[in-house]
Parts: sequence; C-alpha cells; structure tokens
Amino acid sequence: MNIRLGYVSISKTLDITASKTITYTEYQKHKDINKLNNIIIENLTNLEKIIDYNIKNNIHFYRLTSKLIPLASLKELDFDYIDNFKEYYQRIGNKIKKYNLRIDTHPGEFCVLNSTKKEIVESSIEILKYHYNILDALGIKNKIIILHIGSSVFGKDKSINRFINNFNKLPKYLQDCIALENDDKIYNIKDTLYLCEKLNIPMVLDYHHHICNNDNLNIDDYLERIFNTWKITPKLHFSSPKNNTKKDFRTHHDYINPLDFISFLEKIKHLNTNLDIMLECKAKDEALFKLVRQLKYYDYNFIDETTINLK
DNA sequence: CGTGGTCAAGCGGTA
DNA sequence: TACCGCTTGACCACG
Repeated sequence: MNIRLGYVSISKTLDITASKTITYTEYQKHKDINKLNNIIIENLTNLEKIIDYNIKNNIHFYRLTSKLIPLASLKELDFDYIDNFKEYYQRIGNKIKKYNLRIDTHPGEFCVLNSTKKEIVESSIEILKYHYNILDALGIKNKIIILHIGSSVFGKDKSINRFINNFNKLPKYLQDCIALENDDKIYNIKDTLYLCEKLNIPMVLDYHHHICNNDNLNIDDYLERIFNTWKITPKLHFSSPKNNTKKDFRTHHDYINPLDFISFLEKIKHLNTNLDIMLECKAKDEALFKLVRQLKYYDYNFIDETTINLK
C-alpha cells in the first residue's frame, strides 16, 4: 500500500504565490483590464513554476489556490479568464497530464451551497463554475472540487436537506465534480458520509477536523465506507493543531506532529489501500519534507521523495 | 522601507 | 456584541 503526500497552494521553498489579487473596489476605481490581465498572467506563470517544482520533487498531488483568478466568480464583471490565457492553461495542463499529477481545488468560505439566502446560493454556484472552468481549462479528467456541507441554520437536518435540494438542482457537470469534507465545527464524519453515500459522491476525510468534531464517533467504524465512496484513490486531509488551548486547537500548525501521523498510519494500515494524504500546514511543502525526514528516521520506507510504502 | 487598515462575499464560535 | 478564523494574505496609503 502506497501513501502519497501532497500540500496546498503555496511553495515555501520557491517563495512565490499564484494568489496575487486585486480588490473589487480597487478594480472599480480605474477599470484597468490590463492590470487585471497582468495579475492573471503572473499567477499562471507562478502556478507553472510551482507545478515544475512539484514534478522535480516527485510531489504527485497538490491543491490549487482558489484565488488564481481575481474576481472571477463575479457575474457583473464578465471578463474572459480562460480563452485569453489558453496557452498558459494548455502548457500547465500538458505537464499535469504528462506527469500524472493529481490536482484539486477547495473553494473558500463564501461558497455555501446550503445557505438559507438565495443570493448566497447563486453566488456559490458561480464560484463552483469558476473552479470547474479552471480544472477544465487545465484539461483535468478527474475534476474534484472539495466542499464543506456548509451552514447549520435551522438545524442540521434541515440544513442537510437544503444541501440535497440545491445539489440536485446543479447542472450535472458540476455535480460530477463535488466531493464533501467533514468540518471542524458542525458536520462530523457520520453526517458527511451519509450525504456522500446518498448523493453518490466522494468523501474527503479530514482527520484533524474529526478530532475537533466527532461526537464520540469511532473513526475505525467509518474508514472503509469513506474510502469506498471513491472510484479513484481516496484522498484525505491531515494536519496538526496549532496548540492545545481551546482557542487554537482548530487552527493548523506550521508542521505535522510526526507521532500523530504515525499513529494514524498504523490505524489505516490494515485497510491495505493506496491513499493520497494532503498535509495542511502553514509551512506548506517545507512541512511535507520535514515529515518525510521524520518518517524515515522512524524507519518508514519511501518509494520516492514523497510516497510512503506501508507493509 | 515597514505598518495599519482594508478587501465582494458567510458562517459559527469565542471573549 | 464584536471580533476571529477559515479558503490558508495581499493590496494600497501613509509615514
């Protein structure tokens, strides 16, 4: 069983970002489309550098920043962020394909598909379309957009029903991309798995969120079913708490606690399935490589720079 | 240069 | 009631 490690959005080693932005207010002041285009080019250029870096270091999967294209989901702005930059997407997409990289996205907190407010649901769908457009422009076959179930206004049951209703109203091409992740405050692994099985969509297990929000559910009872929601290699998120105070527990630490990670590996070992584990740390790729060094110290085998072989 | 206020947007939790 | 954190900050204005 092989376990690949990935990271999110920013490379600390390269110290570049593909998240440069312009605010709506600032853009409205001058309506300078050239400035906007230059930011997009800068982000796409940096994304390509990050992809190159990932290839060079055998990092097989990666989460795109949700801020690649500023203001993209604003309907009233209506600028072309795909066709005008086709050669960038194609060049990056070719590398992704050639090296078989796994790339997914995770919209930010403003994407609430089960909001009680109609306009929030509408803007959430625009955000989903934006994420789809990027994955599509990159030519990614298994498009995965990871969402949380969202709000709990009027209670969990009603909120889950709102999610189902709104999900069913989505165009099929969007439905086919959505995966759900358990969150750290409201929807635990049982709630999330229920929805994923009902809607026949994949579930991303976030182990740290499960520690934060579990209602005494035992993860061992759910692992197999969670992994079975996937037609491709199951994906997980792993992170360590910033510190143990109530206030900071949910916040991600700069690095992974290697002993926590090892105890998790031992927990999933018997399932004998390949997994992709995304590390969510402030130190990004540096945290990934630090964990790799620590795991090697504890005698774990690697088949390349970032892939653990578990026996 | 460094820093402080600000940014299109939701929501729940904490002090 | 206000502020914080999350998607995992970056911008401009000001000194």
